[in-house]
Amino acid sequence: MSELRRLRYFLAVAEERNFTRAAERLHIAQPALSRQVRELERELGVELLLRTTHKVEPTEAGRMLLERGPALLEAADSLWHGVRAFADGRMGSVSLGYGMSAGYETAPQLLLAMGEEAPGIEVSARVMAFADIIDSVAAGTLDVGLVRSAQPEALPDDVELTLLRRERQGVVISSEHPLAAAGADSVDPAALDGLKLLLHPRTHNPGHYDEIMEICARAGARPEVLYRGLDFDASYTPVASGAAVTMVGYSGRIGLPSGLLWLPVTPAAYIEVHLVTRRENRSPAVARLLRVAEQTSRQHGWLTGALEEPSATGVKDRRTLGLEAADIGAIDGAYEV
Amino acid sequence: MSELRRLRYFLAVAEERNFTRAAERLHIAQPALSRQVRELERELGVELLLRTTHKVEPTEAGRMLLERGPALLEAADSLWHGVRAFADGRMGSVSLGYGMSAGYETAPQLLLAMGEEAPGIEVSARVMAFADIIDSVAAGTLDVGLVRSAQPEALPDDVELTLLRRERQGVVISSEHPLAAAGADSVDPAALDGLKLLLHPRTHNPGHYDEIMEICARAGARPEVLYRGLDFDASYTPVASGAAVTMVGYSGRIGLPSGLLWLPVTPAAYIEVHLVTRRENRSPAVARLLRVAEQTSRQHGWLTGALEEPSATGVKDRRTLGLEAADIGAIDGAYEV
DNA sequence: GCTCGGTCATGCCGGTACGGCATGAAGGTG
DNA sequence: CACCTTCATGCCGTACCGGCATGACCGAGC
Repeated sequence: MSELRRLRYFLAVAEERNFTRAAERLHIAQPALSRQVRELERELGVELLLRTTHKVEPTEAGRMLLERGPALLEAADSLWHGVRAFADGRMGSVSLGYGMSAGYETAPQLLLAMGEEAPGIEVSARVMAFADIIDSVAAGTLDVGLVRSAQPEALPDDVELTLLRRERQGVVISSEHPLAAAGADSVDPAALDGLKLLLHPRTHNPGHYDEIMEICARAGARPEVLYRGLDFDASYTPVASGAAVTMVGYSGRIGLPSGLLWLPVTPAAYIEVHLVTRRENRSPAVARLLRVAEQTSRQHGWLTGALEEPSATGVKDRRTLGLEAADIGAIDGAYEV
Repeated sequence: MSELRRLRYFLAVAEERNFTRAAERLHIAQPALSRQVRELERELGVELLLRTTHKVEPTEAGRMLLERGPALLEAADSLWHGVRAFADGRMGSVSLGYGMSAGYETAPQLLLAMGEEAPGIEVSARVMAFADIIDSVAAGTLDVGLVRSAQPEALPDDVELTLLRRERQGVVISSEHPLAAAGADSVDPAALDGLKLLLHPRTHNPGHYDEIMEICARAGARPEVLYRGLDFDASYTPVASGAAVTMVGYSGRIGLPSGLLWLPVTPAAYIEVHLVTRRENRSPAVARLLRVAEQTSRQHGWLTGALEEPSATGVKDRRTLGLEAADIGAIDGAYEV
């Protein structure tokens, strides 16, 4: 079985019923075309065209080729375009692992954006522990990770960080808690001194643990650390009872059990959220996801942090949040769910 | 869009997951294969294979190509084979024109054989007048003609004759006719002297007319010629009434109206039946039909004429004939329908 | 009837692509 | 650490392909 070029040549001649015009259409000289068609006939062992000096018409075999040939060329074209779709990241699949902390806003927003911008890419997302994310990305079994407080110096050489979001931190407290009294719309970390602070064990994500503690230390506060499991809702029980407080990023205000408030810490403190990828795994689909993530970050102002400041008026605005970007952009201050 | 060779190469590597083995399978050297696959990737702009020195595995784009590629190759193969089928005459179409005289046995037998031997060839057969057959073949609007008593010297240069059958002539008479009396199993043409002989007008097929008259003349008979139309059955009326006799070939015994007999003339006289083709129109399908015709002729002894002699025993065997070759082969002598 | 224009085929030449051989680089194995 | 396996690269000869010039053929028009 031969190649497709000669089939294309033959089809041009058979359609035009004229070698000279077909040659022009193909942008080659007529003699070359003449020989290629002749060569095709030789290798097939069939006469495809009956030529006189003034007429060209296909034989029966030629008519069959003329009928079925275009479909073959289209099939080839379609295959080629399909493959190219992978090349430029229109198609593909990416696995994404993220911590619970990103599960309420950052990851969903990213997935929504991928659905809009790159519907051909299948993103299989799942919640994973911080250490698992890093290890899986390093091992190549996970394409992209989404983590907070990643410490570049603590990572394998071949994984790469892309800053996605700088997220203002806040405390989560019961609305009955003294810190929430008098309609306060922020909390000074100094006020956490001596309070019970609910955190994941340091081993889970040492960098994050240290950053939280540093925020307190900067204000001179030494909270008593209480360890929580990886189960978000159940872990809030001590907070809901007023026995403890916890500290999460701005996006953590979403999905809080009712009766809990998120109040930003003042002076403002930020935690960074990164995408983690492996340097070698620069598949088009992964690259596409990084581009979409960058765009999403810009659209939502995730790096400026402007939207996370208390409003200039200082009005206390308590309401329930959906995930709509417009809502989120308009909100600041304290939130009750 | 590129050619198929590289796709085949890629598929071999992707299936073997090993360049060296794939190269062996393709009967080329490994470096050549390595470069071709790389070239394919370059022209598609996609990485198709992830290579390490000890492992080769397809990327996502590669997997797509691996899934859909074989179907494309098969489609190409199928197309190629289809075209080849025309080349060797397994496929095609042939138009066949024949005179009424061939319509009872010769043409049907040939069509049956074509159905058996070359089922892929569509034979569009129709009854035509002698002159039309010759003209159409010469003009190229008819592929093959089937005629009796063709005179080579009266034909255009570019038409060709192939002898298909030598057919013993006989007279058709009413079973009440004096010539059929006393259980005669043949007729001496001399006995036709003075009788009314039903023939097509000489202009219809001059050669045939002359041959029939020559048979009579050789025996010293000068029958009175009565002209018949081209409609077979209606033309037999004068014969059925006993007013006239006619002369047809051995195969003409089939399909006689009841009450009519076919008796061979003695001494035996033969008319030749030819296939008519145009020299230029040597399409594989036509060639195939000629081969099948030659084989059919041999199987039925159409050229030896042995089966058309009265049997050695001289037994008069009157019966109705079907078209089964076995029956026909076993029959001789006189026939009544 | 002859020339003329159009069309396809052939001869020749140059460039490119392809395949083979030799060799290098990388990574797993004993 | 040496060795083997495997893929990549360099170099070279050949074959294919396309371009140009030209020839052969045929129909049209004068």
